Amino acid sequence: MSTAPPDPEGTPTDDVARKNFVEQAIDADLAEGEAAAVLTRFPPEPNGYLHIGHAKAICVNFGIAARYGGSCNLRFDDTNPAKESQEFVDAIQDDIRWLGFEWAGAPLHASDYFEELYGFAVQLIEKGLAYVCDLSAEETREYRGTVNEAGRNSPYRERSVEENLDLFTRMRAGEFEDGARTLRARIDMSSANLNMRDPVMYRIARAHHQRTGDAWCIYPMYDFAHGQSDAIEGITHSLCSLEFENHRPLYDWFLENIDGLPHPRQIEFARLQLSYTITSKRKLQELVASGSVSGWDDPRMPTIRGLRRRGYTPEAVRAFCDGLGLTKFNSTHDMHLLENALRSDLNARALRRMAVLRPLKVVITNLEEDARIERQAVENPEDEGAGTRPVHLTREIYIERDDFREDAPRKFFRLKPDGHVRLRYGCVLRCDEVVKDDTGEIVELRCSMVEGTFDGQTPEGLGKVKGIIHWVSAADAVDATVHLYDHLFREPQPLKDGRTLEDDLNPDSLEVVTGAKLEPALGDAAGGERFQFERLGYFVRAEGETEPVFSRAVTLRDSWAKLEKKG
RNA sequence: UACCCCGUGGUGUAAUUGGCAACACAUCUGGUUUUGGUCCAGACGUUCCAGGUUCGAGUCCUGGCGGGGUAACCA
Repeated sequence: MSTAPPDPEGTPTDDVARKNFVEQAIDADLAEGEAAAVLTRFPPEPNGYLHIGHAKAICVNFGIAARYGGSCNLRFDDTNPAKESQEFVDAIQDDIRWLGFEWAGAPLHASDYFEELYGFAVQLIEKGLAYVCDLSAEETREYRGTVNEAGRNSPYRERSVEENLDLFTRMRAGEFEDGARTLRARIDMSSANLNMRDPVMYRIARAHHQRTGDAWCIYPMYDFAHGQSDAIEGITHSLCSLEFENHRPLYDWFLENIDGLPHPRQIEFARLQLSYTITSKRKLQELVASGSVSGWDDPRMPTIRGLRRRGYTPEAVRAFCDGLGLTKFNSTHDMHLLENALRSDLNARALRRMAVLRPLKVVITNLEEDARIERQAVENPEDEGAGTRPVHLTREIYIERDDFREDAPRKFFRLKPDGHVRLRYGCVLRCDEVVKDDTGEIVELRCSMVEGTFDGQTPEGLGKVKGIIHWVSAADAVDATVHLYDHLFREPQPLKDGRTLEDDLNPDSLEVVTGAKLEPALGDAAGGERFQFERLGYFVRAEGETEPVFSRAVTLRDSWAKLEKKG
């Protein structure tokens, strides 16, 4: 759909061949014969729902594999059963498929390799490269030292291979309390890289694992599981985020010291940061727990499920991710990019409809009581094949309250007392009278239809009518509830400089509008169906509601709002 | 303070690996338009700083400065 036209000049400006630093590295590996086919992996921990940041990682891993004719595994990094669950395993697969990606073969799990991993650990013990340590968690931390200060060797560091083997066997057998002992790599307690100061490989934890049940009471740490899992699967390039940079020496150390394993290359890239939102799992969890949002799938959440309910298309999310670029620079992308990706996708595909959010009744006084003037409205001006639909102009219609002003500012091209405006697909209206109630609130406009103004015609002497507004026939209107969503946070960089959720949450991120008037064609829209409400934005019909409920996915660009803001 | 990584318009990415700094978004200005949408055209930079190598440096070297990451038996 968004295929770029071929460059007519044939100039070397093609953006097709432009490669990011990861692809350049892969090219080099391929050229040197370091790797044959490219195999990547997406390794989520099943302890939460996927968000827009994961979408980038998914597009990177699946995208690069596809570009090299390779494939991408889905592997759950399920080494911490206390925090993980099957619920997330299922949800993650669902979200990846929704995005439009399919992994190679069955979904894989680090837990599939627990037995093999255990064997690797035994091998390292036999080589004198791992030992059982009796230090408590707190002591381990103390012994590790700090960034400025070298660590100290554990008093258990010099245990014999036999003793270590015996102890490790008994750890597995469940002879010791949780946390009583660990298996640690024997590397260098004075390393400048804290990750190399005899990192823990296994801890004792009696937690029920969603796949292995109670078969194990010791679980491998990320560092000991991840690289070896990559190697077992024959991953060629293990792409991860920047915070694992300091782990790469350890990743490499395990692979070098375990016999017979291929050596995948870990390459780190910057994770996605988006303005006006957050992608910290913990903070998102907080939003859900505090009731600031209705759940992980609240349409304001940056989760895949949230975006989905918000009305985002997978195509838009992918287009957004593909436009990000891939670097090691810690940057924050503009939320506009995500929104524009959706606008551009839906502009091309969404059918247009008229809907009035805050209705103001207009009586067209020179129209008969039972008049029904049929007009053909264009379904989508970007897609001629979409055709037209009928709309009916009647004596009573609704227009948007915002489209009338008693004291209209300069450049306000809409309706004002004694002013003219064109009804979309209809005639020009003249505002003759403003009807108010006792409190002074405008309850009705009495207007007259100007003869000879259908089909864009303007009779002599009327002058150019610049304003065009949408409307809905009162006789045909379908009532609806509309959810107007805005950014969840009011700050471009939420939670910066110690600010809290309460400080930065946008109090107006959701406005529920009842009594909106929809054109009848919208009444039987299916759940999940998306439309452009003309002049308002893109909306999606909510699922699982019997009465019509629509959610605003994103507004249209609004140059009038911008103008007015400037004053 | 130790180690690792990163500094190119407002934001984010390019620059054929040493040869006229390009693209997208944002912003502003115009044009088209029965959506103040879409579309089209134009405007907006001494590549963090200082030295050095070179005919030539965003790119290489040295030294600063600035930002991020790292001290879970989390991933």
